[in-house]
Amino acid sequence: MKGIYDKVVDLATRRGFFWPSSRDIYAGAPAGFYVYGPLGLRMKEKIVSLWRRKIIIPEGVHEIETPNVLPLKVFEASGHLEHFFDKLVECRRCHSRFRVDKLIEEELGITENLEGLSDDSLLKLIYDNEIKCPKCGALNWTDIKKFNLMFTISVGAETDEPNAALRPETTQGSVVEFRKSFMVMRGKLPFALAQIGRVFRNEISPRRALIRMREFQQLEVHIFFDPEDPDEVYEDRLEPLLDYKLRFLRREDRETGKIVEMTAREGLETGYTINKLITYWLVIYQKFFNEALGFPLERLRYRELIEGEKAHYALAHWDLEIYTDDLGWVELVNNAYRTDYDLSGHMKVSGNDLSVQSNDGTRKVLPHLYEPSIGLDRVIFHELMVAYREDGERTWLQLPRYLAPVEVGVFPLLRRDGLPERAREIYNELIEKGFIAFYDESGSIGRRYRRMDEIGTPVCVTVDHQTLEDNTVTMRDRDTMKQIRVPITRLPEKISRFLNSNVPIEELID
RNA sequence: GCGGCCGUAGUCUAGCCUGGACAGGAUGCCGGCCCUCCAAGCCGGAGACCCGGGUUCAAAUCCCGGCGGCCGCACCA
Repeated sequence: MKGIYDKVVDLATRRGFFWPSSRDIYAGAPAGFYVYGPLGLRMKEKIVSLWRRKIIIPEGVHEIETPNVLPLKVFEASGHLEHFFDKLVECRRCHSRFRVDKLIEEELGITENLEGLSDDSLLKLIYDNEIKCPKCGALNWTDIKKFNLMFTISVGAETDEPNAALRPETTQGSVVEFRKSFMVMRGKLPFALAQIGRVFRNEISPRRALIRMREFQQLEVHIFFDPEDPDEVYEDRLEPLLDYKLRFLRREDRETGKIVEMTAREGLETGYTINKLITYWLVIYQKFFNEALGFPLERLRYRELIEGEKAHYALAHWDLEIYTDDLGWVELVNNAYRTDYDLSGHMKVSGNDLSVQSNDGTRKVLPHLYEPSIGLDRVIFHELMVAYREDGERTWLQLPRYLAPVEVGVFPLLRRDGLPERAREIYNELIEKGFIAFYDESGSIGRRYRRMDEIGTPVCVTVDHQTLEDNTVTMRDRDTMKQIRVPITRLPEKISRFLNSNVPIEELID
């Protein structure tokens, strides 16, 4: 018996949501790169536009777009270079891996900087001091291997040495452009930027379809705020949400896996969620994933990261995770309080002052950064996982109606008696009204319904003989297979109401 | 990147051990027939041995290497 995961991957490939890049033609294409087919791309666009409509615009966030390629200097400042080029050795006996500098520092108790040393001197240090594998006690190390998790490139004709890299996160673009954006938009703190962008990580082992890729897409918001006054603006916005229950896996519940429900108020009062700004964003992201993207609350949690798991820049860090039986808990959103780590790094490396004026004009402020970062591809994959249904008879995707890549199927019941012509007219009308419609007259009517079910099309309109007599058509619901009959003139209005709500189809009857 | 298992049409699979003729089937897909509402039936069609090298008169089959997939470890900034 195959799991849902395999079925979703099959369905996605078969019906054109996504598939691995280049494989059909060039064997041996590297893993971790995916093509979005027409259906997947449309879903992606719908999710992006939902995020814009529900988060970016109402929250007054300024969306910008920065290049994928940035100079290495940027990543020196951000700390990525240091953390991306870890030097590791592996124990030949038990295959455990260790960072060379950590190993030496811990075993010899020295704290001096080992960064300047060559690989040979580091190895010599290990063998001279007979540093054994902390796990199995063997003294049999591999050569030092470098982990280069960024894609570095050489920009310009005369350069051989890498001088730039594909960005591993969109954040640095926003940080580097923060001050400029703040100025041109006549900003006040807190000041929020957003980016939709592709990012690149040379993962050691890309796996699980869209879950771990080497090129993927992030939807990030970067909120720069005055650490001495983070709450002013958020006081009012948070007020009506204070009783909203956030779901946390706290660090102390890690062992038991117990999820604690904590109202926004409790989070604030106990200091767990730090300040109003962060609390507010935790609330609206949980709400967005639950209410807009349609993930059930019981499948969602904020997992508090502990030391060692947290990114090098983060003071506090929660992953918004989703649960499926096949994949367990998977991170969808990385919510990090990065303090002024990034801005001060860029100040140091570039020598430029990146601080701005406080709102009352009395202080210079180096803002802190809070960043919720959505892994878009994982969201799409989980929409499919959570929506997948089968009952032995039928396979269908119970997607939120407004996220379905095809919104309405239009069919003639039979391919004669003028039914196809009438159906095409209706199809054209719906297209003109802005619906994503799909016309199909091949095979039997049942087969066409099933095909639409399989890609999650919420409603199908069928033209039959009665249509020719009284200008009514049937509307058929994907989830219940129930049908109602409506006048063609009312069709756009009915479909629109159906797509943008959860009402049962029967309620559309006048 | 390490270890284990694995790689035949979109998907599932027969053949591989024991080398031999156009690689067989199911489903899906495309065209047609039939058809008054949920993958019916009939006719026709396109579609595959992961890649490279080796052994051999002959390789889907045996050997080596690479790539990819799953699981575990590590990694996930």
